[in-house]
Amino acid sequence: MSSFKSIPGTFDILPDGQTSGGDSIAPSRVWQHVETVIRQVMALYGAEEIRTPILEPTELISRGIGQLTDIVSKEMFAFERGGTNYVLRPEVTAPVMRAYQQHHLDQRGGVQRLFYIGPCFRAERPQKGRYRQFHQFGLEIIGATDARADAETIACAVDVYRALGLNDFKIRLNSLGDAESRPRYKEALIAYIKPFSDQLSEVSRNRLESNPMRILDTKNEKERLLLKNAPLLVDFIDEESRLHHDEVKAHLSAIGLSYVDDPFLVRGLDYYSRTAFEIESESIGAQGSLAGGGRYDLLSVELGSKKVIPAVGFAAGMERLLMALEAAELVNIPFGRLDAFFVALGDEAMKWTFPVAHALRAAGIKVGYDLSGRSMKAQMREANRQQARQVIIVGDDELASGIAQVKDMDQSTQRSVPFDQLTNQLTDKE
RNA sequence: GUGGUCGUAGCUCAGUUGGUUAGAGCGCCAGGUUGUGGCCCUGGAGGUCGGGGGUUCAAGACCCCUCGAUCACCCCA
Repeated sequence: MSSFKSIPGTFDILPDGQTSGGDSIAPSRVWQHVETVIRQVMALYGAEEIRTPILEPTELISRGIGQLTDIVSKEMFAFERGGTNYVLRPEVTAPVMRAYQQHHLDQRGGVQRLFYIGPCFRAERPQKGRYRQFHQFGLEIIGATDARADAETIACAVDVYRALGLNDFKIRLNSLGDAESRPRYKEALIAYIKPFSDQLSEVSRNRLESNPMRILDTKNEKERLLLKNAPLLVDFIDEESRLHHDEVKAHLSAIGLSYVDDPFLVRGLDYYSRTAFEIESESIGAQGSLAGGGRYDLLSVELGSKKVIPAVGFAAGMERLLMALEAAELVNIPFGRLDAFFVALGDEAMKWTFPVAHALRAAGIKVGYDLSGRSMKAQMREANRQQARQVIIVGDDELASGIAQVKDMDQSTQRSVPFDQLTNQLTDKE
C-alpha cells in the first residue's frame, strides 16, 4: 500500500478502470472511445477544437461570474503568486470567449464553432458524479444571433449522446429574456413569495435575499405547491426574446427533437440571456444533469469587449456521460489485441527478438514479447493474457534453420515461417 | 460547513454470543508437461484487520478519539 493517495475528488484513469465506493471509473480505452465519438460529431458540425490553458487569471472567472465573489474564494482553486491571481479553470466558456477576443477570431471570418474537451476544477465537496477535477466537453457558437445556433448547440449535444447509444434523456428548455427581463421578474417573484415566506424552509428563505430564482428549483413538495401560482419568467420577457424562443422551438421541432418547456429553469448569472437548456439523464441519480447551456450574449461585454459578441453553447460532463453509458450498459470497448507475441527460448533467441519485433512494429504490426526472461509456459500465458492473435516461437533450432514456428492462438494451429517472410505473412493475416 | 453509511489480501467479500497459527473466490507467481496458452490439479507470494488509545486473561469484533472513503444537504458559474 503506497503512502500517497490521489487528492480527494480526483481519480486515476487506469487501463482496466477502477471502482471507488459507489462509483466506477471507466477504463482509459472507454474514455478514448467517448472522446473519439465527440470529435467525430463535432466534425460533422464543422466545429474546430480549441485548447485553452488550465490556469487562467482569477479576474477572468470572477468577472464572468459577476458579483458572487465568495464563489471564487470558496468554490474554486485560486491562489496568488508574485502579485498575480491564478485560478484553475472551473469551466471553459469564459476562457474560450477570452481566447476569441484575444486572438481576434472573428477575423477568421464568419461564425466560429469551437469545441473543447478537458479537465476543469471546483473546490466543492465531492459526491456521486461530482469531482474536484472533472472533465467537460462542449461547443461554443460565437458570432450568431440566429435561433438556429441555439437549436444547433442542443442538437449537437444530443447527437453526441445518440452516437454513443444513449436515448434515455430529457431536454428542458426556457427563455431568460433580455438583460431587463430578469430584474422585473425577480421583483414580481419576491412580491409573490414574501407573504408566505414564513412557510418556506430556512434554505429557501435565505435564497429569497440572495438568489430568489433558485427557489424555483426546490425539491420540497410543500414549497412546490406554494409556488404553483408564482409568476413565470416567460410572462416578463421582451417581445424579441419571445419570438426568438419560439423560433428555437420551431427549429427543434423541425428536426424531431422533443423537449419540455420548463418555466422554472433558471440561470444565476447575469450574462445569460434568452435560451437556457438542460439535458438530463433518468438513470444516474441525484446529479442527473448531463449537459447544460444557453445563450450568453453579454459575456463578451463583461470581459471587456466594446461591442456585443453574441454567443451560445453547451457544456457537458464526461463523468456523468460515462455513468449514464455504464448504467445503460453501453460501454463494451474491447481490449486491444496484439497481432503477435514472441516466445523466445534462450539468450540468443531473446536477443534476436528485439530487432525483429522492432521491424514488425515499423510495418504496423502490433507485437509484444516477454521482458522478464520467463519460461516458455509463462510466455505463452502472457501471450494469451494479452490476447495475441499469433505467437512467434523461436529457439535454438529456429535460429539455426532460419524458420520460426508461428502459432495461431485462436485456431491452435501452427506453421513454419522463414524469418524473411514474417512481416509479409503477419501483414496478410491482418 | 452539516448529516447518514462504511473501512479485513491487488479486487469482491466471509469471519458465528469477544477465544488461541485471520479465511474464501477471483487475480498474480510457480510446478504438474527439461519447447506450447486457455480448462483442470497442486503449491506459493501477498494482511501491522485504516490509525491511536481504552475495556478484558483474551479484541478484526466492544467503547472513545482520529483519519479515510462514500452518499446526501449547502452550492451548482
